[in-house]
Amino acid sequence: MPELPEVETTRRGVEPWASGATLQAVRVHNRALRWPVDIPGEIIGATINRVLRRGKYLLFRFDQGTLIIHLGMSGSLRVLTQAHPLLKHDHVEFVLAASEHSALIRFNDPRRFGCVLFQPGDRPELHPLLRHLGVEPLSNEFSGDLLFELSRKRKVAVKNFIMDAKIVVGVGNIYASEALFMAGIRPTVPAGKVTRSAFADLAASVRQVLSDAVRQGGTTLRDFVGSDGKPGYFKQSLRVYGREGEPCRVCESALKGVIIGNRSSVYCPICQKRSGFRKPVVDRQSSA
DNA sequence: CGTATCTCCTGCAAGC
DNA sequence: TGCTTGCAGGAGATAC
Repeated sequence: MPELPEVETTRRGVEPWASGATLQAVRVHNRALRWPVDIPGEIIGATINRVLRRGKYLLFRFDQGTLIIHLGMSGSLRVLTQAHPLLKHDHVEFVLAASEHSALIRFNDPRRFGCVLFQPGDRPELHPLLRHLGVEPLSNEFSGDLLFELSRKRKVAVKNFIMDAKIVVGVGNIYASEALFMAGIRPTVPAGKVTRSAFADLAASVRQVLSDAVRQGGTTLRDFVGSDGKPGYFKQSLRVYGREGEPCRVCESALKGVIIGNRSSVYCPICQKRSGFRKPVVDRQSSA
């Protein structure tokens, strides 16, 4: 499930091939993604200046505008340098040409929750999908204090709160569950009840779990592959996600499953009791 | 504005 | 074996 680490892994894989290359051609095999694929003719033959990421969105910058790609929950971009049969859910192909190397980028998305859209001009952040996004969790703007200020009087569960892209981007079910475990916070606690010090630990845990996952190429549960077609290796590091009923890796009690905001969640009933001051479960200095 | 619920889609696993 | 059912989930849409 592409969350920030998987999207960043994809960006890093694609960027060396795409940056500075010209977009020779685009082949759309299925326009019916979450929204109809929108690729204007004006970028055919144009140069890709950079490949950036904003939250879970990949941004291909051209002089003419920005191609905005979201991987949904089952999407992937693969870089191919030699002939390879078209797979069932390969919906869009980007033919790239550069002086040193040429490549084909294929967008595959079985569940078709992803999108390929275009924002003209040089302000991609003004696109309706991007303009209300919150801070980047790996930036300096992200902090426990920010979470604390934005959450006062909020009744939503703290887990939903940190998965809200208007607050902070890139944190989905997997990493929200993991970060809450590391910080020792009960995911069901109303966000407005979480103390400043607990949020400080949560922000640090979010940062830690995301950067660890990026380092390991993301988490592959079923669908996700990096641009080289290889899975990510963070699954083996998961402490709670997908481990309902299994023993907690810290205290060995059975992990508990609960539905929060229509999403399955797993937490340790012993280690995660906290909304206020208490020692975090995982020492972030020595984890990783 | 905040909150909860519904929705899109396909593949896989579980149950019968 | 082969069916049906339920679940996975990012995030916009919708209702209140």
